[in-house]
Amino acid sequence: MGRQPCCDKVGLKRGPWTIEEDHKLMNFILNNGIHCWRMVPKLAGLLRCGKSCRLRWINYLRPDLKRGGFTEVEENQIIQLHSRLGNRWSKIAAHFPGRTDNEIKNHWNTRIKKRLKLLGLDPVTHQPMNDQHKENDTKVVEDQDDQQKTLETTTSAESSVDDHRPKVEENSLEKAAKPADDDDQLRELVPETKEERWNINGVEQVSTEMNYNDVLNINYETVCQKLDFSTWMEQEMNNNNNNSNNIAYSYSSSLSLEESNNLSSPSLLADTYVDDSIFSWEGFNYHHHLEQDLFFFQNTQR
DNA sequence: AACCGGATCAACCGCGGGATT
DNA sequence: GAATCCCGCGGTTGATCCGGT
Repeated sequence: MGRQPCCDKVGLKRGPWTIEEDHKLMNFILNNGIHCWRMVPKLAGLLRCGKSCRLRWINYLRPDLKRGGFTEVEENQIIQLHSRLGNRWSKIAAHFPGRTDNEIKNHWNTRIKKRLKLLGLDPVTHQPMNDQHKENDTKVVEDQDDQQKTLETTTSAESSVDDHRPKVEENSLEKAAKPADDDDQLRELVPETKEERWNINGVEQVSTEMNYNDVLNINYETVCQKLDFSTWMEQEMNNNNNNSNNIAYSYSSSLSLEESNNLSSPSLLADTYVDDSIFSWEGFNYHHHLEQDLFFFQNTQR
């Protein structure tokens, strides 16, 4: 009964990924797609568990990842979504193409939480804290950092103590504790408008909702800016006995041999890569060798 | 220069839910 | 229906970075 046993973890590598491992995983996924994470490490020749590979791909190697810090608009949007969804990071991340749940979660815990506290807002309920509760809630959050416990503290205090805190609307607490069940419900809450306005602590907040194409266009710019082809090519030339033709061909099987022979200099190659006809998000294809090389380069830049 | 503490973030862990046998 | 697996999620950890002393 049941299925085949899961992979045992004996002899599997852990810890930070090497560039070689990244390249192996990326090459495998871009060429074969993902059918079963459990099989990926075996087929890709990696001494990792499938879970680790999945995480690495989703949080780091995925080609459509948006790099860089969060903008204020994004932060405000995260706050807004968190007030409605709670700590459902994957649901929140779904509204930010190119951002991962891990990234958003980290950003929330390290920055936004503090920002809200500075504004006198409870990061859990998103409601203003008076002095007494600011002290209590902060202590609970700092000591336990546990949303459920904080919620219990807050609600029990509310029922047992006649505090001076502004009365919290039943719905908002309920929303924090029991977020919307699915995206459909959320869509009802978040209008499909380009610009959205809401209110935090009496201050109007404005968020501009980007569509997926906008994000891809930004990614295009970012990738172009990040890719320092000349530097990379110089390094590669040193590593490969100064044979640029071989490099151009080996790292871009999507270019014909004739094309790569015409790329006489690193800068010319860079220009050719960035040219719309070759490097375009519109034509992005997981099985396209050029992109897999580009994104490998991109990630090795960090 | 060395040390320290806080901030950041990649990676891991454990769990729950749905799928599979 | 039970047992087991796989995947995805959220919480947590630990390595690294960085600024202050």
